[in-house]
Amino acid sequence: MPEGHTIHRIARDHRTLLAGRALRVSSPQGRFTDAVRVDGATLVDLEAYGKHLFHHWSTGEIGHIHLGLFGKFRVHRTAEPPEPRGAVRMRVTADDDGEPVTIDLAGPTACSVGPPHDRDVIVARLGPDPLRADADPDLAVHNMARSRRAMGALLLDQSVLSGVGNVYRAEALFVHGIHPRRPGTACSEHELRMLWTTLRDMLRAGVRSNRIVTVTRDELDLPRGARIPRREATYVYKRDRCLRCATPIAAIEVANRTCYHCPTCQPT
DNA sequence: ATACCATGAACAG
DNA sequence: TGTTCCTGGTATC
Repeated sequence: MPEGHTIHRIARDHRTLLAGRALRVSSPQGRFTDAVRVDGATLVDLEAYGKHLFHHWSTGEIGHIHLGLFGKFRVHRTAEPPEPRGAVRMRVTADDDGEPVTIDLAGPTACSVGPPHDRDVIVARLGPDPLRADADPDLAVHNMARSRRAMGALLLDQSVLSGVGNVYRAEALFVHGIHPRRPGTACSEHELRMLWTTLRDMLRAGVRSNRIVTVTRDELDLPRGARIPRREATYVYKRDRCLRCATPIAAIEVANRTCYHCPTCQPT
């Protein structure tokens, strides 16, 4: 289940497998009728922006995929790809003499192909993505600093900054002792700049490990080299008690989503 | 077997 | 602000 780190990791992994190769593109489920428009084309490159994934095709058109809450890719590296499992919206298969690869996409919120302008329209409504080299931190900082909306809402708003989801918002606000309902205007620019850095580092770690782990290993009482269980991997998200002060974690609604925080470490 | 919930976001009004 | 669309894991009967 995807926040921005998942999309950037997918772009990277799929680039290794598919970039520069001619692909067969189909829609076993039938709902992605535009598959025919890029069927047989070469996938020039993949691009991640926030939680959006773009396929740059040799036809000049650009594919757009958004996984939403449920979307998933499945990679098959066998010569004979298996029968599509469930409702496969898009299937791409390498159509050359290289390593066999088939990738299935199921359950996405968005899956389309269009002219570059369509991609530009989507990107234009996204705030800076901490995982991108071209991101402007100042823009994100000012987007937050001038808004009276709650920080918990601002971090989920993809036009403020892009790629952050419900887990990273809770974790980053905890690290900086910011209550999810604190208005953006009540944060200092320095605080917001540090928050950006924390989010960038958390997202980078997420790309590296392909999962969300925000705690550092030495904050846990675990044997060296042991895998961190999901419930132990966060400071406040879905925790019963704060990892740092053992106060019971509070769950409140912010921007229509459950936001976890520590009432002691994040008083205001 | 069924209900509910979730790391998302568009749309209606 | 509420409704709708995706899917799958876990909880509850």
